[in-house]
Amino acid sequence: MNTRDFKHRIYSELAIISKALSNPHRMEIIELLAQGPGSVEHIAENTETSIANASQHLQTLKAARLVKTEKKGKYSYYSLADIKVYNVWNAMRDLGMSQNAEVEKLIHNFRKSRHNLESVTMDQLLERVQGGKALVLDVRPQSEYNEGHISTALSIPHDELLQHLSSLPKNKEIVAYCRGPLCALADDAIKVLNEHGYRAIRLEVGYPEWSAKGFPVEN
Amino acid sequence: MNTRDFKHRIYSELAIISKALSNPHRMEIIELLAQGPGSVEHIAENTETSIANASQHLQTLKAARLVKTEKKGKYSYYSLADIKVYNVWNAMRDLGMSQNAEVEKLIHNFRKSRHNLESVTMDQLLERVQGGKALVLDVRPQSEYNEGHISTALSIPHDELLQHLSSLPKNKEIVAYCRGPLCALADDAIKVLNEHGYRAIRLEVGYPEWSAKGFPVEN
DNA sequence: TATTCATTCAATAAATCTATTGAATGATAG
DNA sequence: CTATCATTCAATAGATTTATTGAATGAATA
Repeated sequence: MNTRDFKHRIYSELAIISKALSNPHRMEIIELLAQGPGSVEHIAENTETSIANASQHLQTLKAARLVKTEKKGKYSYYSLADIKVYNVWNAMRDLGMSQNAEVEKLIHNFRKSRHNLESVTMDQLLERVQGGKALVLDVRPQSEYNEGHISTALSIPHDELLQHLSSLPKNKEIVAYCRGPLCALADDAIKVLNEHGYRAIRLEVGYPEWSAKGFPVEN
Repeated sequence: MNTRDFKHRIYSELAIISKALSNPHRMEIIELLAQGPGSVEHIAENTETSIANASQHLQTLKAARLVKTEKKGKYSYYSLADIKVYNVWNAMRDLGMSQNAEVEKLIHNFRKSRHNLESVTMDQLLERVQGGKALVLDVRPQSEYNEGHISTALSIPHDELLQHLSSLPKNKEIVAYCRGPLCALADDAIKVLNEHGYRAIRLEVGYPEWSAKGFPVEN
């Protein structure tokens, strides 16, 4: 096999990945699944498509190995095949935001509509971390925390927050972060924290951006 | 405008980016342009397509704002619109390699076919950097170096290497790196260095991988 | 001005993608 | 066993994508 054939096959494989993502519904499904697994019905409801159409898109994603499925009883639960899938998604979002002011504005408005506009920038968080002023919470799944996290951050996965609530100090500001600016895990966490009397705010972006900027991380 | 409309527009914008990349030829063009600007003719030759076809694909990429074009005399020179485009490409390659052993093997063979298989892993380089044993060269364009680079690395852009050759020590091992495992800038650099009597080897991956792993970087 | 030549445009057929509809499957509950 | 219900399958029409062909454009050069 010559170089050209090698290349052709590599690029074809990569194009398959991209093609699987090249549809607005499927883009939305990826973001939805990045927040956790879901049934076909759940996905269809949250993306406002028909069940049959959602199923069809999910099968397209599955064929490209971007999502996996597990059957429990009557339900099929879909989830991301790998966090790398979300990394691709996030890189596209990052590109979209930089090349298109419209997208940045849309995301800003989208987050505003979730009533969670307040957030700290990476620079602000770095300052607070170095001054020991803020308690940093990583609310992503444990496995992703183990792959790398912001220095000094504690791992409290989103779905275990209530159990760990009592161990958190009320006199310190808490900054929660997750996978990126559109990821809802941190939004959910600060909502719960604020309802229980903590002072919590989210990092405006997520771990990938922090790491990419060269800010201090731990493994 | 309600939340659903916001979302729909964001995801449509992201799908446009993905769609523009969802073709093997265009994937190859992105990788080619990541090594530097090129005319339509140059791109058509290197991707083994017709001029008209290459032009058509380039216009698709341009419409999605992934590449930009500059006219000089009779020639149109295309280049990546932003390094973030290559970040997306790289994230896809990373995903493709992890989900598909075939792709990893293909890339391994592809690099072998360029006679540049020898390389150091990130862990090996970290050890050498911390021991002060290796001189690290960043051969990407200066602008990308300024965005962030491996700790202790010197910036010697690929096309300025010959001018800076005399300032490099011959008694120290040199490790060159660029944008990723498929990026040819470091391959070219170590070829030149070895031809001039230096001991040079490349990092098997590139800056994005180094940074993502949380290894020491500088800005 | 006329010629050359890199690039783009236009038209087309074959292939692929999408949403919709309604039927089929197959596991659970009664 | 039968009914229910989540999901998948199959068929289809309309839209989009692709490679190819040949013509058009327009800047440089003779």
